[in-house]
Amino acid sequence: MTDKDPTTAGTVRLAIERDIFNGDLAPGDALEETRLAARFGVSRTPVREAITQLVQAGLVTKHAHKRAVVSELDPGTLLELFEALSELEGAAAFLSASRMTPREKSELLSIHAAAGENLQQGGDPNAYADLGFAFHQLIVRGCHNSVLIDTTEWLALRVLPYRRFQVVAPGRLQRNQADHDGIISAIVEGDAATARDLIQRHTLEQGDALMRFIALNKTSHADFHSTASIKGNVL
Amino acid sequence: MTDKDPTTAGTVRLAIERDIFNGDLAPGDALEETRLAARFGVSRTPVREAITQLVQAGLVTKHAHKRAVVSELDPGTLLELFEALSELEGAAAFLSASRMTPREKSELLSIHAAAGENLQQGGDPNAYADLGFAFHQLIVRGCHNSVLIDTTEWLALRVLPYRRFQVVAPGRLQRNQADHDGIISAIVEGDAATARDLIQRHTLEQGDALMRFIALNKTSHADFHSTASIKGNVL
DNA sequence: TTGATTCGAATTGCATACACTAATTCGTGG
DNA sequence: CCACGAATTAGTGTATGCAATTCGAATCAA
Repeated sequence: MTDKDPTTAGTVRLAIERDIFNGDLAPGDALEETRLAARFGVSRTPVREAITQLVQAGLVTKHAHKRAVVSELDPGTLLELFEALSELEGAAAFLSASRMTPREKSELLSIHAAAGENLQQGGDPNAYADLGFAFHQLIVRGCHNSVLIDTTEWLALRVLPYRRFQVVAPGRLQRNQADHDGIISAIVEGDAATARDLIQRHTLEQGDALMRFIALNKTSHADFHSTASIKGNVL
Repeated sequence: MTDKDPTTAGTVRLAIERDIFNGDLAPGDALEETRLAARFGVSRTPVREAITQLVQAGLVTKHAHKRAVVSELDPGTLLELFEALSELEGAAAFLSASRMTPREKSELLSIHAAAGENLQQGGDPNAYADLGFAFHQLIVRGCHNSVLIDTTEWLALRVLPYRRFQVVAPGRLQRNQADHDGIISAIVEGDAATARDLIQRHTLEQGDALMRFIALNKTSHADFHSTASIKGNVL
Protein backbone atom coordinates (compact mmCIF):
# COMPACT_ATOMS: atom_id res chain seq x y z
CA MET A 1 0.00 0.00 0.00
CA THR A 2 2.86 2.30 0.72
CA ASP A 3 4.09 1.40 -2.74
CA LYS A 4 2.59 2.13 -6.10
CA ASP A 5 -1.15 2.21 -5.85
CA PRO A 6 -3.49 2.62 -8.77
CA THR A 7 -5.99 3.67 -6.15
CA THR A 8 -7.11 7.27 -5.95
CA ALA A 9 -5.94 7.72 -2.38
CA GLY A 10 -2.42 6.63 -3.31
CA THR A 11 -2.32 9.06 -6.22
CA VAL A 12 -3.51 11.92 -4.06
CA ARG A 13 -0.92 11.03 -1.47
CA LEU A 14 1.87 11.22 -4.01
CA ALA A 15 0.54 14.50 -5.34
CA ILE A 16 0.50 16.06 -1.89
CA GLU A 17 3.98 14.71 -1.19
CA ARG A 18 5.16 16.32 -4.39
CA ASP A 19 3.68 19.64 -3.38
CA ILE A 20 5.45 19.42 -0.05
CA PHE A 21 8.81 18.61 -1.58
CA ASN A 22 8.35 21.24 -4.26
CA GLY A 23 7.58 23.85 -1.66
CA ASP A 24 4.07 24.57 -2.92
CA LEU A 25 3.11 23.40 0.54
CA ALA A 26 5.53 24.79 3.09
CA PRO A 27 5.89 23.52 6.66
CA GLY A 28 3.10 25.03 8.70
CA ASP A 29 0.65 25.24 5.81
CA ALA A 30 -2.78 23.77 6.42
CA LEU A 31 -4.27 20.93 4.39
CA GLU A 32 -7.97 21.49 3.91
CA GLU A 33 -9.73 18.35 2.85
CA THR A 34 -12.40 20.10 0.84
CA ARG A 35 -9.97 22.25 -1.12
CA LEU A 36 -7.69 19.35 -1.88
CA ALA A 37 -10.66 17.25 -2.95
CA ALA A 38 -11.81 19.97 -5.31
CA ARG A 39 -8.30 20.52 -6.59
CA PHE A 40 -7.81 16.90 -7.52
CA GLY A 41 -11.37 16.41 -8.66
CA VAL A 42 -12.16 13.65 -6.20
CA SER A 43 -14.23 13.32 -3.08
CA ARG A 44 -13.00 13.92 0.44
CA THR A 45 -12.73 10.24 1.26
CA PRO A 46 -9.53 9.44 -0.63
CA VAL A 47 -8.08 12.77 0.47
CA ARG A 48 -8.64 11.81 4.09
CA GLU A 49 -6.94 8.48 3.51
CA ALA A 50 -3.99 10.18 1.88
CA ILE A 51 -3.68 12.56 4.82
CA THR A 52 -3.79 9.67 7.27
CA GLN A 53 -0.93 8.05 5.42
CA LEU A 54 1.09 11.24 5.41
CA VAL A 55 0.50 11.64 9.11
CA GLN A 56 1.96 8.22 9.81
CA ALA A 57 4.82 9.06 7.48
CA GLY A 58 5.53 12.04 9.70
CA LEU A 59 5.19 14.61 6.94
CA VAL A 60 2.01 16.15 8.30
CA THR A 61 0.66 16.61 11.79
CA LYS A 62 -2.92 16.39 12.85
CA HIS A 63 -4.96 16.61 16.04
CA ALA A 64 -8.55 15.48 16.45
CA HIS A 65 -11.04 17.89 14.91
CA LYS A 66 -8.30 20.26 13.89
CA ARG A 67 -7.01 20.57 10.38
CA ALA A 68 -3.87 18.85 9.22
CA VAL A 69 -0.75 20.93 8.70
CA VAL A 70 2.56 20.17 7.05
CA SER A 71 4.88 19.13 9.86
CA GLU A 72 6.91 21.98 11.20
CA LEU A 73 10.21 20.98 12.75
CA ASP A 74 11.58 23.16 15.49
CA PRO A 75 15.37 23.29 15.76
CA GLY A 76 15.36 20.89 18.69
CA THR A 77 13.44 18.21 16.88
CA LEU A 78 15.52 18.76 13.79
CA LEU A 79 18.65 18.14 15.82
CA GLU A 80 17.15 14.96 17.26
CA LEU A 81 16.21 13.88 13.78
CA PHE A 82 19.73 14.25 12.50
CA GLU A 83 21.16 12.56 15.55
CA ALA A 84 18.97 9.53 14.90
CA LEU A 85 19.62 9.69 11.17
CA SER A 86 23.37 9.78 11.74
CA GLU A 87 23.16 6.60 13.78
CA LEU A 88 21.10 4.84 11.15
CA GLU A 89 23.30 5.92 8.28
CA GLY A 90 26.31 4.93 10.33
CA ALA A 91 24.87 1.49 10.90
CA ALA A 92 24.06 1.13 7.22
CA ALA A 93 27.55 2.22 6.20
CA PHE A 94 29.06 -0.25 8.65
CA LEU A 95 27.16 -3.08 7.03
CA SER A 96 27.63 -1.76 3.50
CA ALA A 97 31.41 -1.86 3.90
CA SER A 98 31.20 -5.64 3.87
CA ARG A 99 28.01 -6.25 1.94
CA MET A 100 28.10 -4.00 -1.11
CA THR A 101 28.64 -5.82 -4.37
CA PRO A 102 31.47 -4.73 -6.67
CA ARG A 103 28.84 -3.39 -9.02
CA GLU A 104 27.34 -1.23 -6.27
CA LYS A 105 30.75 0.02 -5.23
CA SER A 106 31.63 1.04 -8.76
CA GLU A 107 28.31 2.83 -9.10
CA LEU A 108 29.07 4.68 -5.89
CA LEU A 109 32.50 5.64 -7.21
CA SER A 110 31.11 6.94 -10.48
CA ILE A 111 28.53 9.11 -8.74
CA HIS A 112 31.18 10.49 -6.46
CA ALA A 113 33.39 11.24 -9.45
CA ALA A 114 30.54 13.01 -11.22
CA ALA A 115 29.96 15.12 -8.14
CA GLY A 116 33.64 16.01 -8.02
CA GLU A 117 33.58 17.09 -11.65
CA ASN A 118 30.50 19.21 -11.11
CA LEU A 119 32.21 20.87 -8.18
CA GLN A 120 35.46 21.57 -10.02
CA GLN A 121 33.68 23.04 -13.03
CA GLY A 122 31.34 25.12 -10.89
CA GLY A 123 28.23 23.36 -12.17
CA ASP A 124 24.66 23.61 -10.99
CA PRO A 125 24.48 23.41 -7.18
CA ASN A 126 21.14 21.66 -7.41
CA ALA A 127 22.63 18.96 -9.59
CA TYR A 128 25.43 18.57 -7.05
CA ALA A 129 22.87 18.28 -4.28
CA ASP A 130 21.05 15.56 -6.19
CA LEU A 131 24.29 13.66 -6.64
CA GLY A 132 24.98 13.96 -2.94
CA PHE A 133 21.55 12.64 -2.19
CA ALA A 134 22.13 9.68 -4.51
CA PHE A 135 25.47 9.08 -2.81
CA HIS A 136 23.89 8.74 0.61
CA GLN A 137 21.08 6.65 -0.78
CA LEU A 138 23.44 4.20 -2.45
CA ILE A 139 25.38 3.71 0.75
CA VAL A 140 22.23 3.11 2.74
CA ARG A 141 20.85 0.66 0.22
CA GLY A 142 24.17 -1.14 0.09
CA CYS A 143 23.53 -2.64 3.52
CA HIS A 144 20.97 -5.01 1.95
CA ASN A 145 18.69 -4.83 4.94
CA SER A 146 15.35 -3.56 3.73
CA VAL A 147 14.10 -2.76 7.22
CA LEU A 148 17.14 -0.64 7.93
CA ILE A 149 16.89 0.96 4.50
CA ASP A 150 13.21 1.79 4.87
CA THR A 151 13.68 3.19 8.35
CA THR A 152 16.60 5.36 7.31
CA GLU A 153 14.86 6.70 4.24
CA TRP A 154 11.75 7.30 6.30
CA LEU A 155 13.69 9.63 8.56
CA ALA A 156 15.51 11.23 5.65
CA LEU A 157 12.14 11.97 4.09
CA ARG A 158 11.15 14.14 6.99
CA VAL A 159 14.04 16.54 6.44
CA LEU A 160 13.48 16.74 2.72
CA PRO A 161 11.04 19.67 2.93
CA TYR A 162 13.86 21.62 4.57
CA ARG A 163 16.51 20.96 1.95
CA ARG A 164 15.42 24.06 0.08
CA PHE A 165 16.38 26.18 3.07
CA GLN A 166 19.96 25.07 3.11
CA VAL A 167 22.41 27.76 2.32
CA VAL A 168 25.69 27.45 0.54
CA ALA A 169 28.27 28.64 3.02
CA PRO A 170 31.70 29.37 1.60
CA GLY A 171 33.77 26.21 1.26
CA ARG A 172 30.88 24.07 2.37
CA LEU A 173 30.64 22.07 -0.81
CA GLN A 174 34.36 21.38 -0.84
CA ARG A 175 34.25 20.12 2.73
CA ASN A 176 31.24 18.00 1.84
CA GLN A 177 33.11 16.46 -1.07
CA ALA A 178 36.14 15.79 1.13
CA ASP A 179 33.91 14.03 3.65
CA HIS A 180 32.44 11.87 0.92
CA ASP A 181 35.93 11.11 -0.22
CA GLY A 182 36.90 9.69 3.14
CA ILE A 183 33.67 7.74 3.47
CA ILE A 184 33.96 6.12 0.09
CA SER A 185 37.53 5.10 0.75
CA ALA A 186 36.59 3.40 3.99
CA ILE A 187 33.73 1.53 2.34
CA VAL A 188 35.71 0.40 -0.67
CA GLU A 189 38.53 -0.78 1.58
CA GLY A 190 36.04 -2.60 3.76
CA ASP A 191 36.93 -0.58 6.86
CA ALA A 192 33.49 -0.77 8.43
CA ALA A 193 34.27 0.98 11.70
CA THR A 194 35.81 3.98 9.98
CA ALA A 195 32.96 4.18 7.48
CA ARG A 196 30.47 4.28 10.32
CA ASP A 197 32.35 6.92 12.20
CA LEU A 198 32.91 9.17 9.21
CA ILE A 199 29.39 9.15 7.84
CA GLN A 200 27.95 9.62 11.30
CA ARG A 201 30.04 12.71 11.92
CA HIS A 202 29.26 13.93 8.42
CA THR A 203 25.50 13.64 8.83
CA LEU A 204 25.61 15.27 12.25
CA GLU A 205 27.46 18.23 10.80
CA GLN A 206 24.88 18.62 8.06
CA GLY A 207 22.16 18.66 10.65
CA ASP A 208 23.99 21.21 12.71
CA ALA A 209 24.40 23.53 9.76
CA LEU A 210 20.78 23.20 8.70
CA MET A 211 19.50 23.67 12.22
CA ARG A 212 21.54 26.78 12.75
CA PHE A 213 20.36 28.21 9.45
CA ILE A 214 16.71 27.54 10.19
CA ALA A 215 16.97 28.89 13.71
CA LEU A 216 18.42 32.13 12.36
CA ASN A 217 15.92 32.62 9.56
CA LYS A 218 12.80 31.83 11.49
CA THR A 219 12.03 35.10 13.20
CA SER A 220 8.55 35.14 11.70
CA HIS A 221 6.46 32.94 9.51
CA ALA A 222 6.59 35.51 6.72
CA ASP A 223 10.37 35.54 6.74
CA PHE A 224 10.35 31.80 6.78
CA HIS A 225 8.37 31.79 3.56
CA SER A 226 10.41 34.44 1.88
CA THR A 227 13.57 32.36 2.20
CA ALA A 228 11.88 29.71 0.11
CA SER A 229 13.51 31.23 -2.93
CA ILE A 230 16.93 30.17 -1.73
CA LYS A 231 17.52 27.06 -3.71
CA GLY A 232 21.16 26.29 -3.08
CA ASN A 233 21.50 23.22 -0.94
CA VAL A 234 23.99 20.59 0.07
CA LEU A 235 23.76 16.92 0.58
CA MET B 1 -3.10 11.73 15.99
CA THR B 2 -0.90 8.84 16.86
CA ASP B 3 -1.57 9.82 20.43
CA LYS B 4 -4.74 9.68 22.44
CA ASP B 5 -7.72 10.24 20.21
CA PRO B 6 -11.25 10.60 21.40
CA THR B 7 -12.18 9.85 17.82
CA THR B 8 -13.79 6.56 16.88
CA ALA B 9 -11.09 5.64 14.40
CA GLY B 10 -8.41 5.97 17.07
CA THR B 11 -10.38 3.79 19.46
CA VAL B 12 -10.88 1.14 16.82
CA ARG B 13 -7.20 1.25 16.00
CA LEU B 14 -6.24 0.60 19.60
CA ALA B 15 -8.78 -2.21 19.84
CA ILE B 16 -7.37 -3.94 16.76
CA GLU B 17 -3.83 -3.44 18.05
CA ARG B 18 -4.87 -5.09 21.29
CA ASP B 19 -6.32 -8.04 19.42
CA ILE B 20 -3.10 -8.43 17.50
CA PHE B 21 -0.93 -8.32 20.60
CA ASN B 22 -3.30 -10.63 22.47
CA GLY B 23 -3.17 -13.13 19.66
CA ASP B 24 -6.87 -12.95 18.88
CA LEU B 25 -5.60 -11.81 15.52
CA ALA B 26 -2.58 -13.85 14.50
CA PRO B 27 -0.14 -12.90 11.75
CA GLY B 28 -1.69 -13.84 8.45
CA ASP B 29 -5.27 -13.34 9.62
CA ALA B 30 -7.47 -11.18 7.44
CA LEU B 31 -9.12 -7.99 8.62
CA GLU B 32 -12.57 -7.70 7.09
CA GLU B 33 -13.89 -4.19 7.29
CA THR B 34 -17.54 -5.18 7.55
CA ARG B 35 -17.01 -7.68 10.35
CA LEU B 36 -14.86 -5.30 12.34
CA ALA B 37 -17.39 -2.54 11.85
CA ALA B 38 -20.17 -4.78 13.11
CA ARG B 39 -18.05 -6.02 15.99
CA PHE B 40 -17.33 -2.53 17.24
CA GLY B 41 -20.75 -1.20 16.41
CA VAL B 42 -19.53 1.50 14.05
CA SER B 43 -19.57 2.06 10.32
CA ARG B 44 -16.87 0.97 7.93
CA THR B 45 -15.37 4.45 7.60
CA PRO B 46 -13.52 4.64 10.93
CA VAL B 47 -12.51 1.02 10.53
CA ARG B 48 -10.91 1.84 7.21
CA GLU B 49 -9.04 4.74 8.77
CA ALA B 50 -7.84 2.55 11.60
CA ILE B 51 -6.58 -0.01 9.12
CA THR B 52 -4.75 2.68 7.16
CA GLN B 53 -3.01 3.74 10.34
CA LEU B 54 -2.06 0.19 11.18
CA VAL B 55 -0.67 -0.31 7.70
CA GLN B 56 1.61 2.68 8.11
CA ALA B 57 2.58 1.37 11.54
CA GLY B 58 3.73 -1.81 9.81
CA LEU B 59 1.42 -4.09 11.78
CA VAL B 60 -0.90 -4.70 8.86
CA THR B 61 -0.21 -5.28 5.19
CA LYS B 62 -2.58 -4.31 2.41
CA HIS B 63 -2.64 -4.19 -1.36
CA ALA B 64 -5.13 -2.34 -3.50
CA HIS B 65 -8.53 -4.02 -3.64
CA LYS B 66 -7.28 -6.90 -1.56
CA ARG B 67 -8.11 -7.35 2.06
CA ALA B 68 -5.82 -6.30 4.84
CA VAL B 69 -3.96 -8.99 6.76
CA VAL B 70 -1.93 -8.89 9.93
CA SER B 71 1.68 -8.56 8.80
CA GLU B 72 3.41 -11.88 8.49
CA LEU B 73 7.15 -11.78 8.95
CA ASP B 74 9.22 -14.39 7.21
CA PRO B 75 12.43 -15.42 8.98
CA GLY B 76 14.53 -13.28 6.66
CA THR B 77 12.62 -10.10 7.37
CA LEU B 78 12.56 -10.93 11.05
CA LEU B 79 16.32 -11.19 11.04
CA GLU B 80 16.60 -7.86 9.25
CA LEU B 81 14.25 -6.35 11.75
CA PHE B 82 16.34 -7.45 14.68
CA GLU B 83 19.52 -6.33 12.99
CA ALA B 84 18.07 -2.84 12.57
CA LEU B 85 16.59 -2.90 16.05
CA SER B 86 19.92 -3.89 17.57
CA GLU B 87 21.58 -0.90 15.96
CA LEU B 88 18.91 1.47 17.20
CA GLU B 89 18.91 0.10 20.72
CA GLY B 90 22.69 0.23 20.65
CA ALA B 91 22.61 3.88 19.65
CA ALA B 92 20.06 4.65 22.34
CA ALA B 93 22.12 2.85 24.99
CA PHE B 94 25.21 4.73 23.90
CA LEU B 95 23.46 8.03 24.46
CA SER B 96 21.66 6.88 27.58
CA ALA B 97 24.97 6.08 29.26
CA SER B 98 25.67 9.79 29.45
CA ARG B 99 22.17 11.24 29.41
CA MET B 100 20.09 9.25 31.87
CA THR B 101 19.22 11.10 35.04
CA PRO B 102 20.05 9.53 38.42
CA ARG B 103 16.34 9.00 38.89
CA GLU B 104 16.09 7.07 35.63
CA LYS B 105 19.13 5.01 36.48
CA SER B 106 17.72 4.04 39.86
CA GLU B 107 14.43 3.08 38.25
CA LEU B 108 16.34 0.90 35.83
CA LEU B 109 18.21 -0.74 38.70
CA SER B 110 15.03 -1.46 40.63
CA ILE B 111 13.36 -3.08 37.65
CA HIS B 112 16.41 -5.19 37.03
CA ALA B 113 16.44 -6.23 40.67
CA ALA B 114 12.77 -7.17 40.53
CA ALA B 115 13.46 -9.30 37.47
CA GLY B 116 16.30 -11.01 39.28
CA GLU B 117 14.07 -11.80 42.21
CA ASN B 118 11.37 -13.18 39.97
CA LEU B 119 13.94 -15.39 38.30
CA GLN B 120 15.43 -16.68 41.53
CA GLN B 121 12.04 -17.49 43.01
CA GLY B 122 10.80 -19.11 39.82
CA GLY B 123 8.01 -16.61 39.37
CA ASP B 124 5.67 -16.10 36.45
CA PRO B 125 7.60 -16.15 33.16
CA ASN B 126 5.16 -13.64 31.69
CA ALA B 127 5.84 -11.22 34.50
CA TYR B 128 9.55 -11.67 33.89
CA ALA B 129 9.01 -10.97 30.22
CA ASP B 130 7.14 -7.78 31.03
CA LEU B 131 9.97 -6.65 33.27
CA GLY B 132 12.44 -7.34 30.51
CA PHE B 133 10.36 -5.31 28.14
CA ALA B 134 10.27 -2.42 30.60
CA PHE B 135 14.04 -2.74 31.00
CA HIS B 136 14.66 -2.26 27.30
CA GLN B 137 12.12 0.52 27.10
CA LEU B 138 13.71 2.45 29.95
CA ILE B 139 17.11 2.27 28.32
CA VAL B 140 15.73 3.44 25.00
CA ARG B 141 13.84 6.33 26.56
CA GLY B 142 16.88 7.30 28.57
CA CYS B 143 18.53 8.68 25.44
CA HIS B 144 16.16 11.66 25.57
CA ASN B 145 15.87 11.82 21.80
CA SER B 146 12.20 11.45 20.98
CA VAL B 147 12.85 10.74 17.31
CA LEU B 148 15.22 7.92 18.17
CA ILE B 149 12.83 6.66 20.83
CA ASP B 150 9.84 6.67 18.50
CA THR B 151 11.75 4.98 15.72
CA THR B 152 13.07 2.27 18.00
CA GLU B 153 9.71 1.57 19.57
CA TRP B 154 8.13 1.57 16.14
CA LEU B 155 10.38 -1.30 15.11
CA ALA B 156 9.96 -3.08 18.43
CA LEU B 157 6.21 -2.91 17.90
CA ARG B 158 6.43 -5.00 14.78
CA VAL B 159 7.98 -7.92 16.62
CA LEU B 160 5.50 -7.79 19.45
CA PRO B 161 2.95 -10.09 17.77
CA TYR B 162 5.66 -12.75 17.74
CA ARG B 163 6.60 -12.54 21.39
CA ARG B 164 4.05 -15.21 22.17
CA PHE B 165 5.94 -17.66 20.01
CA GLN B 166 9.14 -17.39 21.94
CA VAL B 167 10.14 -20.53 23.69
CA VAL B 168 11.87 -20.86 26.99
CA ALA B 169 15.01 -22.77 26.21
CA PRO B 170 16.87 -24.15 29.22
CA GLY B 171 19.06 -21.53 30.83
CA ARG B 172 17.79 -18.87 28.48
CA LEU B 173 16.32 -16.68 31.18
CA GLN B 174 19.52 -16.86 33.23
CA ARG B 175 21.61 -15.83 30.26
CA ASN B 176 19.17 -13.03 29.55
CA GLN B 177 19.48 -11.78 33.10
CA ALA B 178 23.28 -11.96 32.92
CA ASP B 179 23.21 -9.92 29.72
CA HIS B 180 21.06 -7.29 31.38
CA ASP B 181 23.48 -7.29 34.26
CA GLY B 182 26.37 -6.34 32.05
CA ILE B 183 24.36 -3.74 30.17
CA ILE B 184 23.17 -2.02 33.31
CA SER B 185 26.68 -1.89 34.72
CA ALA B 186 28.01 -0.24 31.61
CA ILE B 187 25.25 2.35 31.60
CA VAL B 188 25.51 3.18 35.27
CA GLU B 189 29.27 3.54 34.96
CA GLY B 190 28.82 5.73 31.91
CA ASP B 191 30.74 3.37 29.64
CA ALA B 192 28.83 4.25 26.49
CA ALA B 193 30.80 2.15 24.02
CA THR B 194 30.44 -1.01 26.09
CA ALA B 195 26.75 -0.38 26.66
CA ARG B 196 26.21 -0.09 22.94
CA ASP B 197 28.16 -3.21 22.17
CA LEU B 198 26.48 -5.33 24.83
CA ILE B 199 22.89 -4.41 24.11
CA GLN B 200 23.45 -4.77 20.39
CA ARG B 201 24.77 -8.29 20.78
CA HIS B 202 22.00 -9.06 23.22
CA THR B 203 19.22 -7.94 20.88
CA LEU B 204 20.77 -9.77 17.95
CA GLU B 205 20.82 -12.98 19.96
CA GLN B 206 17.18 -12.58 20.86
CA GLY B 207 16.33 -12.16 17.21
CA ASP B 208 18.35 -15.19 16.26
CA ALA B 209 16.58 -17.35 18.81
CA LEU B 210 13.15 -16.15 17.81
CA MET B 211 13.87 -16.52 14.12
CA ARG B 212 15.10 -20.03 14.52
CA PHE B 213 12.06 -20.97 16.57
CA ILE B 214 9.64 -19.51 14.06
CA ALA B 215 11.42 -21.11 11.13
CA LEU B 216 11.15 -24.48 12.81
CA ASN B 217 7.50 -24.22 13.78
CA LYS B 218 6.20 -22.85 10.53
CA THR B 219 5.80 -25.98 8.44
CA SER B 220 2.18 -25.14 7.84
CA HIS B 221 -0.19 -22.38 8.67
CA ALA B 222 -2.18 -24.68 10.93
CA ASP B 223 0.90 -25.58 12.94
CA PHE B 224 1.73 -21.93 13.20
CA HIS B 225 -1.60 -21.27 14.81
CA SER B 226 -1.46 -24.23 17.13
CA THR B 227 1.72 -22.94 18.74
CA ALA B 228 -0.18 -19.86 19.79
CA SER B 229 -0.80 -21.54 23.11
CA ILE B 230 2.86 -21.30 24.01
CA LYS B 231 2.94 -18.31 26.28
CA GLY B 232 6.41 -18.43 27.74
CA ASN B 233 8.54 -15.67 26.35
CA VAL B 234 11.68 -13.73 27.03
CA LEU B 235 12.64 -10.13 26.70
C1' DT C 1 -8.35 -36.75 -8.86
C1' DT C 2 -6.46 -32.61 -10.46
C1' DG C 3 -6.55 -28.47 -12.81
C1' DA C 4 -8.46 -24.56 -15.10
C1' DT C 5 -12.72 -21.67 -15.88
C1' DT C 6 -16.77 -19.21 -15.17
C1' DC C 7 -20.20 -17.04 -12.72
C1' DG C 8 -22.26 -15.37 -8.48
C1' DA C 9 -21.66 -13.42 -3.93
C1' DA C 10 -18.90 -10.91 -0.90
C1' DT C 11 -15.83 -7.02 -0.18
C1' DT C 12 -13.30 -3.15 -1.20
C1' DG C 13 -12.95 1.89 -3.06
C1' DC C 14 -15.20 6.08 -3.76
C1' DA C 15 -19.00 9.45 -3.54
C1' DT C 16 -22.53 11.73 -1.13
C1' DA C 17 -25.10 13.10 2.91
C1' DC C 18 -25.43 14.04 7.67
C1' DA C 19 -23.77 15.10 12.59
C1' DC C 20 -20.89 17.14 15.46
C1' DT C 21 -17.01 20.15 16.83
C1' DA C 22 -14.40 24.28 16.80
C1' DA C 23 -13.52 28.82 15.32
C1' DT C 24 -15.21 33.40 13.81
C1' DT C 25 -18.19 37.05 13.83
C1' DC C 26 -21.37 39.92 15.42
C1' DG C 27 -24.06 41.92 18.95
C1' DT C 28 -24.64 43.37 23.71
C1' DG C 29 -23.45 45.17 28.15
C1' DG C 30 -20.04 47.08 31.07
C1' DC D 1 -13.36 51.11 23.86
C1' DC D 2 -13.03 46.65 25.57
C1' DA D 3 -14.72 42.43 27.35
C1' DC D 4 -17.81 38.80 27.03
C1' DG D 5 -21.09 35.66 25.01
C1' DA D 6 -24.31 33.79 21.62
C1' DA D 7 -25.16 32.68 16.87
C1' DT D 8 -23.37 31.70 12.48
C1' DT D 9 -20.08 29.50 9.68
C1' DA D 10 -16.65 26.73 8.24
C1' DG D 11 -14.54 22.08 8.57
C1' DT D 12 -13.78 17.67 10.43
C1' DG D 13 -15.79 12.90 11.76
C1' DT D 14 -19.06 9.33 10.63
C1' DA D 15 -22.74 6.87 8.18
C1' DT D 16 -24.68 5.04 4.05
C1' DG D 17 -25.18 3.89 -0.91
C1' DC D 18 -23.27 2.50 -5.26
C1' DA D 19 -19.81 0.86 -8.70
C1' DA D 20 -15.81 -1.89 -9.50
C1' DT D 21 -13.06 -5.62 -8.28
C1' DT D 22 -11.80 -9.80 -6.01
C1' DC D 23 -12.66 -14.27 -3.93
C1' DG D 24 -14.77 -18.79 -3.79
C1' DA D 25 -17.58 -22.35 -5.18
C1' DA D 26 -19.45 -24.98 -8.63
C1' DT D 27 -18.68 -26.78 -13.17
C1' DC D 28 -16.28 -28.88 -16.77
C1' DA D 29 -12.20 -30.94 -19.12
C1' DA D 30 -8.14 -33.58 -19.07
